[in-house]
Amino acid sequence: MASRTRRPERRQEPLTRERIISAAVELLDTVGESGLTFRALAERLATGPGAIYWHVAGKTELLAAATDAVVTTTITGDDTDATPQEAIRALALGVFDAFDAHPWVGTYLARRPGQSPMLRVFERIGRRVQALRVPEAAQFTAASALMNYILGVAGQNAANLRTLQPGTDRTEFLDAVATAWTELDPDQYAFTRTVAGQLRKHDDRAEFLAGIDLILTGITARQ
Amino acid sequence: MASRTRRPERRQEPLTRERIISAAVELLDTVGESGLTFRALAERLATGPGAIYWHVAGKTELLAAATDAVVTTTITGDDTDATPQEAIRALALGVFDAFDAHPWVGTYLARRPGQSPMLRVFERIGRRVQALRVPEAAQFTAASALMNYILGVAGQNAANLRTLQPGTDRTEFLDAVATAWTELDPDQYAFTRTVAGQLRKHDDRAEFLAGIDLILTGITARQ
DNA sequence: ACCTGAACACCGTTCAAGT
DNA sequence: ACCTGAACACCGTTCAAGT
Repeated sequence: MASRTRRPERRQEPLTRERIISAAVELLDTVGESGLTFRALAERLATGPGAIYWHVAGKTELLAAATDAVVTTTITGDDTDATPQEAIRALALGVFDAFDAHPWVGTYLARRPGQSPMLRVFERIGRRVQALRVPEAAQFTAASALMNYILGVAGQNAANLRTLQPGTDRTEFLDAVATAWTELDPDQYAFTRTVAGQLRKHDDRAEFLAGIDLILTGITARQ
Repeated sequence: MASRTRRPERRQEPLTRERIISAAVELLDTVGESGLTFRALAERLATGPGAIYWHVAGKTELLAAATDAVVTTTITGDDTDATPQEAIRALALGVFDAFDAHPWVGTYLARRPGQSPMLRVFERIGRRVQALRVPEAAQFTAASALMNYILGVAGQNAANLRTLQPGTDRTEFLDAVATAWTELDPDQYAFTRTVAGQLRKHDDRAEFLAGIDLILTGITARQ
């Protein structure tokens, strides 16, 4: 039957900072960065846009909180049995996959340097670098290079994904690019043409890991 | 004396795509990403916002064109006398410094994967990788790792810079962060505390290069 | 203490009208 | 062909007024 009261049904649960942030993450994941507006968020939370401002200072803080929320759930758990190399690879893949699932995270994480989520990643990498018996004077550089690579490249990859149409077939797309590379000017793009074939069986995740391994080799080869 | 005509003085030179783009780059450099609006751009070009749309499809295309313009001027010139390692380092530093001067470039470059500006960087790196006598099957991965590192980490660095207040003293800032690191929980942040001291004499540019060298070592150590 | 929603000062973009 | 600028449909944010 029809509702018994005149007033439209409104929110039952109280509006909390937590609920706002998780709704923001959902909006970012489903409708993207341009879809996260205070009006859309308010509608989803069955309230007015002004109410959100009582719990969150503004859009910048909202995005920072959403980013922290995602990173925090990513960085939990640490396999202490693994070799340092394996542990670093696992951590790197964790970040990579998190950026894959939430392509907006990279953008905003970069705007919070030295903040707690990045610091936790840094600490974890650093411990593994120590376990690799890297001399103390070289530890900072080694850990920095790894973290910068991880955040930077995973962020690049996420940005690439965002530009692709959601429906595009991966293989088809790579084939098209590879073909385009083959048709480049042989003088200007000699190298690119040579490796065009390798692009067809290209795997972003594997390529990402291969880069990690190159840095790890570089770190250990120094000793 | 006063002007002889009634109509206010307007633009003399014709409005061209080129003038629009270079004005956009100027606005981005001086007032930042939020300062680039069609209204501000129109005022600077002494016209109305609608006029810009006759030459440029929209804001997305405008940003892409501005990005390409900056990258194109960065990538010119190539020292053929240098060793492969030196050439790659020089190229990397060129990108790093360009991102430093135009901190917005990284953001938008990442949104144009496989497009001409990035392809030119890739080609240059690839040629040096070949010069390093990397086996053909490993060339794609080596060049990708280097390019991803360069774009990713330089982009991270630029994003970091953007978050800093323009007036902040570099040394003071690093000192403050280092001190904060020293006060972290010893259990949770054992490694970070250990390297806090090294942060004081930290140099982003040098650290960036050190990462390049680690990858280069990794690439050549494989052979 | 917490919420509401109209109102303000902006945006990007369009388009009829001008030259 | 190219430009003008008012108008449209949005934003983030504020704030007087409510409970």
